[in-house]
Amino acid sequence: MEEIDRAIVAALTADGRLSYTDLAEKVGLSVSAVHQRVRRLEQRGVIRGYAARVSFEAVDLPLSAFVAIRPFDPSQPDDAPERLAHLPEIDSCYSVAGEDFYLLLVRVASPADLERLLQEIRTAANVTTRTTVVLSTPYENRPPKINGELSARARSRAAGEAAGSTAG
Amino acid sequence: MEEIDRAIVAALTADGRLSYTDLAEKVGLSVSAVHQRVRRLEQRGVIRGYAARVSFEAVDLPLSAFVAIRPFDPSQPDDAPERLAHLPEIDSCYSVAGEDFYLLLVRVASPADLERLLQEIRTAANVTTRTTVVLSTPYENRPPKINGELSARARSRAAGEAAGSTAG
DNA sequence: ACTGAAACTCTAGGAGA
DNA sequence: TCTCCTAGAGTTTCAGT
Repeated sequence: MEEIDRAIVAALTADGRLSYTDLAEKVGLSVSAVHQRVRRLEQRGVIRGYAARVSFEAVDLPLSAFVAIRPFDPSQPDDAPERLAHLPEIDSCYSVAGEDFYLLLVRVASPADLERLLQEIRTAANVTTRTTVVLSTPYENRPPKINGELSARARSRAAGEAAGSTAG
Repeated sequence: MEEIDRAIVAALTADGRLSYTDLAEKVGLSVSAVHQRVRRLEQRGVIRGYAARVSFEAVDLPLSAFVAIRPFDPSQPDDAPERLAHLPEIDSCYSVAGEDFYLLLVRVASPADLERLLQEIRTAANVTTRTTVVLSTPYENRPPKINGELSARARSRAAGEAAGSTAG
């Protein structure tokens, strides 16, 4: 992936609804060429999708928290992410190094809902929880700075993340 | 905000590039009506923008980490978020309850870059850091479940988050 | 606040270099 | 892989209810 693809991805992370026309102007190519490149970036899994960013306050989920989890019994098979995937309050699930096994980011409407959620998490995944409440969010999900020649290493990683049947 | 607006927001968090035509079909209104509602949701700050989701591996930022920070001198004015905002490696900044002051989510290309970033964070904000490396990400930034009557409380919260001059 | 219609812009894909 | 081109879809606005 070179300069123009990076510019396209950068522009789309900042504004996911940019038209191909605007994008083409930005990167100095024809509309069709940009369109083709975006399709390939999507197919290769570099672009994984598009989403509206919402105010969690506005959709009545004003309480966020980080929930670190650890199995009750560390010898049991560890499938917490799958066991928890059905809970829509869980925004993100990270497998982490350190004392905890996973770190979850959750969004709820109230402390009472957080309490209920924690109980569900503990029983569904057979884990203990340690919760850190978010008081405010100065910024979140900022667009990444996209730079650096994209190595063959990074390209194969990208391909690996996409469907296995994409042409090089 | 009532049912139709919630359906619109839910649809757009799942697919930020949905056309007004598709959206209209989904919620059972005319294209114009949906268009109008989306504009109002954007103006009120319920929808804060749109973004492409990228594979961080593919854009050569394969290493994510959580960095908990705490001031060296807790009596100093606490303006860490502003002091750190210029660092593009910082994806998100959360003010948290508990022993730490802030929790940062960062994305870098390599352990060496993480080391450099931590030094920058420490000197820029005069803080100590405690870092938890992310080993893998089973899921991230899932669309929230949007439900519940949106109360007057939630509406004023949404308005407060948007520009102050929006009509009710 | 929604519908319907008209003018315009964008998208999507084929042909050719 | 790019540019040019064209048909069809989608967007945007306005008048009307």
